[in-house]
Amino acid sequence: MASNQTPSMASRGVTSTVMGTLSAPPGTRRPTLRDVAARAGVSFKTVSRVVNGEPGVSPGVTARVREAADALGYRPNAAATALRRADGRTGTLGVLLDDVGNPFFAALLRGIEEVARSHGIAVFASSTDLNFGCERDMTRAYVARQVDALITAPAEGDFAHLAQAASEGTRIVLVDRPATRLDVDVVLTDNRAGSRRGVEHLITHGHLRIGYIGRDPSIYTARERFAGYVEALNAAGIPLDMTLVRREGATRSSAADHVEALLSLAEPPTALFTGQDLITMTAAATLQRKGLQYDVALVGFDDFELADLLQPGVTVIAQDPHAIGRLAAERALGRESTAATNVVPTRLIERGSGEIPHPSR
Amino acid sequence: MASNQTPSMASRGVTSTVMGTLSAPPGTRRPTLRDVAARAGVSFKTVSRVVNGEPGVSPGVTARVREAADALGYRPNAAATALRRADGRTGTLGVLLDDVGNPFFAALLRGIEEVARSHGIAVFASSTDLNFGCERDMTRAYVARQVDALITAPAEGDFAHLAQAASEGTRIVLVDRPATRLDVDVVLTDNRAGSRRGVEHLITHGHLRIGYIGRDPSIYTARERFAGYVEALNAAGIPLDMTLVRREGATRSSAADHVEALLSLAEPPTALFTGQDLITMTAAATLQRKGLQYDVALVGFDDFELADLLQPGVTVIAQDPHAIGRLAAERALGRESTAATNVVPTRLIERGSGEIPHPSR
DNA sequence: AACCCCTACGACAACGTTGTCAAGGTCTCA
DNA sequence: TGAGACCTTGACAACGTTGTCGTAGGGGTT
Repeated sequence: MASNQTPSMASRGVTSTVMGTLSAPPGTRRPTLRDVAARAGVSFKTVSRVVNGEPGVSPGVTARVREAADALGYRPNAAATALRRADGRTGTLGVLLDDVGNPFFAALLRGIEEVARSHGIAVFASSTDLNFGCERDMTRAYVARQVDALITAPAEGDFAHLAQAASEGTRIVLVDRPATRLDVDVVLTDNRAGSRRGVEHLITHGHLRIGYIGRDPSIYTARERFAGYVEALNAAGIPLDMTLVRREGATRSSAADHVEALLSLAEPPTALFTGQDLITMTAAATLQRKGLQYDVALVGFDDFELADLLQPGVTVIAQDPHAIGRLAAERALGRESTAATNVVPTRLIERGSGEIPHPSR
Repeated sequence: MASNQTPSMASRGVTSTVMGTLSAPPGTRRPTLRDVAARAGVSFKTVSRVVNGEPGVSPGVTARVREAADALGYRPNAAATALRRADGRTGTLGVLLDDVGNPFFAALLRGIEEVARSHGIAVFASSTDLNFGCERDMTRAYVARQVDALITAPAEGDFAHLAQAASEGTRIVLVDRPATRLDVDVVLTDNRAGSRRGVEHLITHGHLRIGYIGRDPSIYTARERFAGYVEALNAAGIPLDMTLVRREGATRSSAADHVEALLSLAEPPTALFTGQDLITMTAAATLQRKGLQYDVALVGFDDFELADLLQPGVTVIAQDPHAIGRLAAERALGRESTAATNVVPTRLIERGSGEIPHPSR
């Protein structure tokens, strides 16, 4: 695995001192087309042709140029290329997500990056922390860097900066949530259908009183997931009981409080549907602490590491952030001329907690 | 454990709804210095001065230029700037990690990105999947893009591409593991000390036979962590018993096998030290499955989400990837002229599994 | 009034590349 | 043998910016 490659570049001065000062550029200018041309004895334009694989260079000259370029370690200057290219493409992609450290967005970024890499595209990544000013500034920074496309999970409300970027020719793809009045590609999880499927799963196991704990309705995905909950109840003819619904907060402590409150009702729910991973984890832990983990059914939206190690395993509606990322990158780098909304399906993963039957059964 | 995966909407697949035509660039060239100059009635050089805050422009002209720039929505072209600048800085940073989707590296990237953002630096991120060819190609791609610095978790063995990049003036910072014969900044977790601390913690609770399950010694961090285990035993005068040591594989199944094998020994260990999060999770689950989670002590290297929700909670030696990222970015963007090795300490987090005493006590 | 200096601005080259066009050579075919 | 076509190569402009230098004009000092 560790390749035994002898660095044959000592002659070129690429040796590294073992300890001491940081290798400051010792006058080692990066070689340019002209340097290669001088060494090969041709004009720099001919080198350009060889490097870009343009036709019309004789085999002999091509070989000589190749050799010179290799010897000097020539790499084209991306800035100059981007500046001069007729189509203005830079071979870069900007990605702007809530938090690249969050598992969901990290997996999404990973998906984007895979596709980009296979296209030879470099990916700028940045987090917004849902701060609108930050989102706008980073969008502009990426536009200034002439990214070929921008993939972003937009904040609610103001999409003017995206509209402007789009009007200046930057291709835009939205992920995780849509934007109103913006005719661009969107890649979304099917939140509503997934949520509905999860609640139907609980109904199938006999539950009629199903508690809902989700995030604030100001969040798009939270609205969709709650809508799926309502749809499932309606379809089964179960009346919506708002005393079973909690839609605020997403911290661990608030979620735990919601679970406690629901279970303390005079007529408590026999099952819970939770609208986000953090809430699901907390709900599972709270049920365990109360010794009810085998009595109250639980299905959560979002899969999470270790969901299968808890006892019982936690049944979830899993999103596929990796697929969302791949799809978004394909749309961003593709040549389609019409904007589309791409919906990525969810997957129900049964692990035990969601298959606990209604107690009367 | 085997999750029952029911595709919830097999019939749906990925649906796309066409919405309309993509906003193609309607001849909207991005405005340049010249456009702003024409509108303000000055030379383009004067606009350049205003935009860059250079002195020597009268207040009246400055105001007129500012107005024109705002009206046109002028953004400087980053490629042209990078091309022309004397210092050759592009305001970009390349990051090359094993997998940006992995929680450890995602947090590390997040730390880098925070610091970079505060400096107005854009971050290229890419995964290598520990593929050397991929690492070398991406390094070259970033060098071609003239990144000001490159932060990377290098593969073992061949560092010629990094040496070359450094010699051409790209600042290099290594994270998570060092490189031999390369005089550059390094930011590392104190693997050895952390591991030693964890094993000492078990020894403090009376354990003498402590099993070790870690990754292959070809991996730097695995070697260091094992060295810490050995150090702790030596310091306590406990002889090293290689029958208690398993150092291969990192998949869930192989880790489970190792736990089973250790516990089946004639004289089984009373405690386990695991050298990686995946192994720790699997060990915890395996102990639970055997009903031994309250009998065999467990300390793992690497914290993981939900370690506190298992019963008992899993005691870990936590790394701080976020801090590693921040420190690496500070070194990469800083002005220090001498290379240094920066060690980030670990933290012991007691949650229960590591505080199970030796049975005879 | 002659001198100088300072301020505010502009003209122009240069960065490293790609696009355009023309020059010179070879080949084909009449 | 000449004309035309093609192939190979080079000269040069241009991309949008920053760095260098020049210059016009105002104000101060002798």
